[in-house]
Amino acid sequence: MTSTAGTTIPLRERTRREIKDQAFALFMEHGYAVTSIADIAAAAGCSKASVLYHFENKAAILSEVMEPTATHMDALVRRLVTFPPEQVQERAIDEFIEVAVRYRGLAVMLEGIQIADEIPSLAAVADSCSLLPQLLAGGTDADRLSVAMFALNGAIAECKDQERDDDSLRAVLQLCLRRLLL
Amino acid sequence: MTSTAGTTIPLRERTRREIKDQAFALFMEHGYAVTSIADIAAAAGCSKASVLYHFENKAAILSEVMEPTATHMDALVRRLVTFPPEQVQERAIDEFIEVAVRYRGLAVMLEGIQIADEIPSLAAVADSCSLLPQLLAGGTDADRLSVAMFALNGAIAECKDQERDDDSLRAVLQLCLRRLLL
DNA sequence: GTCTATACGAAGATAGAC
DNA sequence: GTCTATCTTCGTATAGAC
Repeated sequence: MTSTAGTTIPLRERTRREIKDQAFALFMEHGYAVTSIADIAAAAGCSKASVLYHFENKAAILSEVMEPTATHMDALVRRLVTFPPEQVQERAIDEFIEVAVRYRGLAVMLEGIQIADEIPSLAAVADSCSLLPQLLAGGTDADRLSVAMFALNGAIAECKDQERDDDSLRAVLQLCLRRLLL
Repeated sequence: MTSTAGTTIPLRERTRREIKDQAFALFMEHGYAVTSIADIAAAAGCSKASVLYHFENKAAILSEVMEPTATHMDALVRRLVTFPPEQVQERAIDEFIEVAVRYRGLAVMLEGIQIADEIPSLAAVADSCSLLPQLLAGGTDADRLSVAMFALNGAIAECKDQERDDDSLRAVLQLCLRRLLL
């Protein structure tokens, strides 16, 4: 509610926050590409113009919505590369699965967009994610890398299945990734 | 060239054929969803109106372009279900890989579209393809089915990689599918 | 059959009133 | 800050001249 006294912070940014939250929900459910600014405005209960008053453009909404998950994914990759080589693969698999389950919505959210082209501010995250196959591969030869790519793509596709619950998703990923990679 | 005598067949349908061929090439390279009628017209050297004179709409082009591959895929599935249960899985893997390699372009061609919704004429093919996971699974329990879905999705993602040549694609698919499913 | 011109709608984004 | 109205671009599709 509108605070009756004290600091002037709370009231102002309410619609901005609402826009961001609704955009996040829509992106997660249907994907960024197919969600229009009109959709976001309707969900947030305001006009398109309002949305674009608070955010420079549609990509800016995605950038902001992605920020926490982006830094988390980035941190994961940075941490993994510090492990001794013989531990990297096992840890990469386990930690990747946790991140994948936690941010499973990103799979549908980001489908059909070229991050590097369309959302320049997320290029750095895309970069660190591109290290994942190497970390999962457990070796540098082309075959292991190919299998790792296959595993990664299979996992991402699995995350798009919105029927499956978290535990069940985790179980399949554990089973398939270990069978493929170890 | 314009035949100087005899039957009147050859000349007439030339542009129609050109439109179909160019559409096919563009769909395979960039995908149906992102290819516009204007793109097709430019590639075929005619106007948008000409394209829509020969084809009722964009979806009709896809239907026609897909027809041979669709019937082939359909035949594959129908054939597989006639095998004795203990042979189905092995044969399904091998034959699926051949079809996947041959029609690998379809993976990028069809990405981002809901066949059932957008191209009703292809619903039947989508149906028979939906039997593939069961055939690949080698069993009816939920776990095997999940792994088969994972394998299928990994394979489709692999087909989208346009760098890889056919033999290399076949090799990865053999390796990964067997490791996952057998 | 093929073209130019145009209608129509969706989407991102801007202008200006309040 | 929020709105309505408008612009622009792009895509599908149609109308009508040739």
